[in-house]
Amino acid sequence: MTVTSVFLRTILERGYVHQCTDLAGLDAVLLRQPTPAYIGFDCTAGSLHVGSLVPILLLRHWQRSGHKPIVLMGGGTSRVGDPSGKDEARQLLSEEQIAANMAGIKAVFSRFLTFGDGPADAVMIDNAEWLDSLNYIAFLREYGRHFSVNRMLGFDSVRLRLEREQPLSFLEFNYMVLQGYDFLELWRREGCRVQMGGSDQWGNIVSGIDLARRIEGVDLFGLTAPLITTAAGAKMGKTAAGAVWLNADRVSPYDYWQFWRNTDDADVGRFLRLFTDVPMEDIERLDSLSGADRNAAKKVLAFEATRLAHGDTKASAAAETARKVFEEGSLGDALPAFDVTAAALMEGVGLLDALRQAGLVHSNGEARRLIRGGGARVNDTVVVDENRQLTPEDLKDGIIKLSVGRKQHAVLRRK
RNA sequence: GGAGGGGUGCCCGAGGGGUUAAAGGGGACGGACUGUAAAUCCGUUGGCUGAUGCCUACGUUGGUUCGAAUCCAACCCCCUCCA
Repeated sequence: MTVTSVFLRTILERGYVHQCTDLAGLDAVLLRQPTPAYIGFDCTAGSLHVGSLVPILLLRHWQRSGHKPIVLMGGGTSRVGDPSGKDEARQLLSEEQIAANMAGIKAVFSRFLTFGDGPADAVMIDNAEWLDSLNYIAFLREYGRHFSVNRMLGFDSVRLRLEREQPLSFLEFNYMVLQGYDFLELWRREGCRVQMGGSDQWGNIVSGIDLARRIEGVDLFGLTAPLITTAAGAKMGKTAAGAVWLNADRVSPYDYWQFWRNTDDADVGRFLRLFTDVPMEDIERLDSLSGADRNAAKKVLAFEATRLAHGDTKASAAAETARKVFEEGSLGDALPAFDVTAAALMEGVGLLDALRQAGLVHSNGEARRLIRGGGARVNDTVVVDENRQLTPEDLKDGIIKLSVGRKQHAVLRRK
């Protein structure tokens, strides 16, 4: 079907849409007036990672199309735990933990959205505001009667657990009810008409729409984005080092750039559409490159994606460091670095220790194995001696380059 | 509450007194090949250690034994059926 609104046109052609409850209806609403939409975010971790990027960018497109984004922090629902897409219940989080996580997550959003009081300015709301004070019996009588257990059992989040004979506690079973109530509450408070989310949120979203129709007689809309996997079939955003976080203190802009630079050939076009603002015509051209030329497209992807998360300056620095390291075989400013005193260097610094300090390996054992396997280098020369000591003689312009494999490099500086 | 089954390394999963730091697979990392890609092949995959070795590890806590992931007891958690 054809849509007219800027928002829907954009996200459809960029591949953000998995399902929508009523595309034509939503299109009509968006054409008529600025509209609020919300996406909920768990407070189960202290930051957000690449896996949350699609929802974040959905809100960003929403705002850029002239509508109001609502970031709903799950301060209340995180105390219950969403069973969607999980085989096991999460560990229950303490209140302090949730508060700390929320603070970390908030910081991320300011890079992607503009907050304020205007009609299209983003706002952040915590659902603990209304969930914490709910009265159990009153809530059950007023809202619980509108939820059909028969129906809830059919939703994937519940059904899959049961089919796989995985445990599902009553606590988790309630998650859907609470999220449904959130939507109703946001409609009442903010006039919020739309909830978006990942495809695993479909059941939760529909619950809210049903509830609002029964209680308020209003038509709300739901829209989900596909779960993004890599061409290799893996979930996006996991690397050896762990999740690819969006804040610079957890994953440096350089590493973030590298993450995107190492995208599978088959994913480049799709990721450019989803994770950058590059115009569609340019993406088509970039996506048509084949063979080694595809690297050019990956550099654009890396730069543009890094720019969104960390800004122009950091993205440029990352790109420049990568160029020096990989194309010139030299060094760049954005490489991780650590200092060693001149005195310590005179005595000799064990390579095992140095690799560990540089964060290139986690233990001496790992460093040993690496050296045995021929994967460690000092100043680009493969090291075979596990007990190699670094001395002032290894210095080149006051630094020593340490490498693990082809891609991981760090710099030891004499202080 | 009753009966039965189960909890193993990052994940899945074998093992049922010593030869088990624990088969196999996945993932991850390293090497070769490349384009910082994919596919393929090879290697590695608990910690400390130059090597012998030591320590930690099979839900938890005790026990039996020269010796336990393996046997026993209690406890915790999960699944199935019954009430």
